[in-house]
Amino acid sequence: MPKNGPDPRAILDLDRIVHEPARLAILTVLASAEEVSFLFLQRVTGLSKGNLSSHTQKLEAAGYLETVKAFQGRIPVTSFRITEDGRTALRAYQQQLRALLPKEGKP
Amino acid sequence: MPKNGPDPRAILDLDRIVHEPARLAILTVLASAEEVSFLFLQRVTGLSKGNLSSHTQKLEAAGYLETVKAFQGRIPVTSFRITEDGRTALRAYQQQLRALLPKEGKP
DNA sequence: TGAAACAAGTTTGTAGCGCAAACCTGTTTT
DNA sequence: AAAACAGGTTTGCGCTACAAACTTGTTTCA
Repeated sequence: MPKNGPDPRAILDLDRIVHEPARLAILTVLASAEEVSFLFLQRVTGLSKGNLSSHTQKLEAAGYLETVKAFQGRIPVTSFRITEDGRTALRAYQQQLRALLPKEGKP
Repeated sequence: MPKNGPDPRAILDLDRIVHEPARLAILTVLASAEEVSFLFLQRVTGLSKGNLSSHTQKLEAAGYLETVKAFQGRIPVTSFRITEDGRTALRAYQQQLRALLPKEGKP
């Protein structure tokens, strides 16, 4: 009898915006804090500046985060917040993943 | 107190070969059967022929599966088997994912 | 004061990827 | 014998991730 795991087609439906590791890392960080600065995000993820910039732009275009530009003293500081849509997308993604992972102990 | 979830950097270390949804689907199917034909794999994953062909080639190049070409009657049939390396990679990937997913009920 | 180093981000350039259309080789049907 | 068909592979293309180079503004040092 063939073991039947998760539906392989479901795997193909994963949200590609979230699925990209760099963006998943970003969303994960944003989900656990109200607002996060560009620099902090860069340090904690280890992404290059260019890379981080383009990924946040993509996430913003998707409506998953919003960019907040402000000044601290006179130097400009860019920060990000996850949006409701972003939080929803992240949770949905995590739910899908959970459904795909086998139950923990495969003999 | 800031909630600290999983290490974001760990997310960036995911095995990209396995992480691609099409290939994850393929590996998942292969992991649950000894040998699987091209056609069956196509039907169950819903991938196009070209797409399936290139992904299996990539997986073979990575050493995660092996291709078995045979004949059934006089028509050629291509089948695949997951290798030990492939199984190991798949399991490792699943382990990483588990570590990244929050514990199930976030308030 | 002015030049030189520095900081925060953004834009540009490039290699690589995923995808399906077109193609190839052989088989079955009419 | 020609035409349709099946199983796969190769080709071509638009998109993506990534870092190097650039931009704009600030601080340091001579």
